[in-house]
Amino acid sequence: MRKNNKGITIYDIAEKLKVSPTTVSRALNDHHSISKETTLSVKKLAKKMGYRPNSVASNLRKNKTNTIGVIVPLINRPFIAALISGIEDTASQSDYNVIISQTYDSYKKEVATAHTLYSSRVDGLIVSLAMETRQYDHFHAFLENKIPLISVDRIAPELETDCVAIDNHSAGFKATEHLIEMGCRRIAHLGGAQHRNTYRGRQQGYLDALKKHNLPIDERLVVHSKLSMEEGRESTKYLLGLPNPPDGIFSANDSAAVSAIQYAKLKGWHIPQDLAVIGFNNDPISSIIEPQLTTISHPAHDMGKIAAQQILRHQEYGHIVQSQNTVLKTEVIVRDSTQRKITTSSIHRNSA
Amino acid sequence: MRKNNKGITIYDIAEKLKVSPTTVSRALNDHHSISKETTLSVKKLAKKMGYRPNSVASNLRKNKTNTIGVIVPLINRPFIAALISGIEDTASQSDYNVIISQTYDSYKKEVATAHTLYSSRVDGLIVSLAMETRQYDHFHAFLENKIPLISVDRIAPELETDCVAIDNHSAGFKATEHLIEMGCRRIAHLGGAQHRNTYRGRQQGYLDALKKHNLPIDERLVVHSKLSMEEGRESTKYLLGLPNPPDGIFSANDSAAVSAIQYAKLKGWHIPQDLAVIGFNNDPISSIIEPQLTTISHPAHDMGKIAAQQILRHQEYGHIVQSQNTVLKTEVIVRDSTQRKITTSSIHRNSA
DNA sequence: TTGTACGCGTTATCAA
DNA sequence: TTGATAACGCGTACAA
Repeated sequence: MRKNNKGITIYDIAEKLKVSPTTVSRALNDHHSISKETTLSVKKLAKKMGYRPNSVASNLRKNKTNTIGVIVPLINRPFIAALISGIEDTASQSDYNVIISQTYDSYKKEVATAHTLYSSRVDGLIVSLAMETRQYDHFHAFLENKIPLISVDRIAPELETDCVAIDNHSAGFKATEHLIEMGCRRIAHLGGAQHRNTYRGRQQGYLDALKKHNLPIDERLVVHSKLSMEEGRESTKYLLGLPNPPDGIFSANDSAAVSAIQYAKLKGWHIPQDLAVIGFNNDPISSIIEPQLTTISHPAHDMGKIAAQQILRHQEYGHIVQSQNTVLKTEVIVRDSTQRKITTSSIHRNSA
Repeated sequence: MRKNNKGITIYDIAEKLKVSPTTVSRALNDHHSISKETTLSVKKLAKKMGYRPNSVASNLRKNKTNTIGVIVPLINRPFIAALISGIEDTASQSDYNVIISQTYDSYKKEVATAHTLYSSRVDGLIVSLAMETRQYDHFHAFLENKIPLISVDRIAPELETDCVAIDNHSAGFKATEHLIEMGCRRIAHLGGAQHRNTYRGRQQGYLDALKKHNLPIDERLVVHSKLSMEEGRESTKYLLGLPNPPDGIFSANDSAAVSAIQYAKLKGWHIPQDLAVIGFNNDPISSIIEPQLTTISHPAHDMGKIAAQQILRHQEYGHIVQSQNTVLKTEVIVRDSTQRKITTSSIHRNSA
């Protein structure tokens, strides 16, 4: 019976019940100081009147929003969607909301989004950096005010936060070594921009694996792009057209790897006999392509869960929580695109 | 210089500048009544002091959160991820936040989520219904309080909201008719639960196409499941084991269609000669499988954009806005899995 | 053009 | 066990 019929508040309940709003508030939150009868009657009336708590008011008063902000490059990618799903799982279990936004790899949009989310007073922020981003001032407000900030997957040493990521170097190393074990001696790499940790790590792993096995490093075999399907195809076209083409490709993602297979097959190459291919991420397409793509597992869903848990722990224990970097395990998922019988494939173009 | 160093408020700025908080508030919002000099000096100091507007307070005062709530079954699906991406695009352009939550097709979780989002006072809600959901009381609060509620894709007549969806019947009809045009005479259907409009519509379209072309309806050729890869495989195993197996399959999604192809090939069937297969959704896997899968386009990203736009229009024009149902076009994307003879039909061939 | 005073709905503090 | 009061930070009707 207050001004508008729109929102029933604790005052409305208090009035009808002839108690104070304080009591109503406490009853609704199961505060121990309120008698069972009062609590019960408050809840009963609240339900009857269709009362809906107003989180906005509560958030303001408590200076806490129970909300996690998430900034990612692009939602519509298998890896990112799984990441978000993991975050949402954990968050919703603890009654946290999740606000998402995508940057499309634009620095400008990342800055704007970070500001918006700060204004929204999210209780924590999970970020996977945009490709373009090379400075990190837009996150300072979070750091200064001790709002937990977690970088996932695409991280940066300049941004001093807790991180959840994989060991890209080790993964790239394992991928390359796998090809070597399968008999490849001239291994190409489809890589991404080197200022992002993910692609840089994978490429370094690739190079180090070659070194370890005393294989020559040929710069012509390293191709950088955004690793789209189209670019994967173009890169492969270039590689296979070389006077001395590779006998194996390690691609830093599955899209490019899949299109590499498609192009190579089109041109009559046999996979994996003539060309072994290994991808990265274990996207759904990797197990559909023929031959099925050997790839590196990427625990995106777990990553999301862990990142969210880390934020929740900060909430729970305040800032006693140790800063913490989580490095998740990856593994080579061996499928047909690299499974060549060493005996059959010993027809090498060049012997080192 | 107020109590804590944590939050700088308009009061802090006002104090330093010896103006009233009102003036600061107005200056920051570019209110016309404030002189340019004042506005400038306020903004300058605000920046210098590292002021960050508190949306929570603003939201409470304005009774508006600039937030769209989104409820979907499961984020980590190509179709849903694209939908969310579309919503976020449109929302962020108008400075709206997007809160997402997934139900895992559980009615219970949908109810809880709806309540949470109502408490968060989202300015609008976009829902794709959980599989389990058969009653809709949990959305009443939105309807009663004139909070725009849009159903997308999975909609229900019992829930009287604006809708954005495709014409599932027409799509199912076209898919089936395409198989018939390709010479199939015994067409099976991999369908989903019939109480959800999407799968029901597709199946009805299938049945009506058969009727139109005077093909017999054989109930043994209609298999219901959740259309996972595993179930697609099992269903196909059953179908191909029938004494009189089908020569075409219309699957209500791409996952099941892809696994149908995989299983059939494994058993020595030739696609499309022995068995033509058409899927639904145009997921990435559909253009990777061999032969590439003919499927139905599903404008998920556009759906998201349109749904968000509809909410924004409600915000802008109040409740003058007409209730509105949007039905998006779908088309048959013809690929190799159904190309059993050269067709001169007007259907456009597409391999993207 | 600027300021005063109040309210948004809730919760924390202190007193009873 | 309950209540009165203030406060969270901002926006706005009204007054100056």
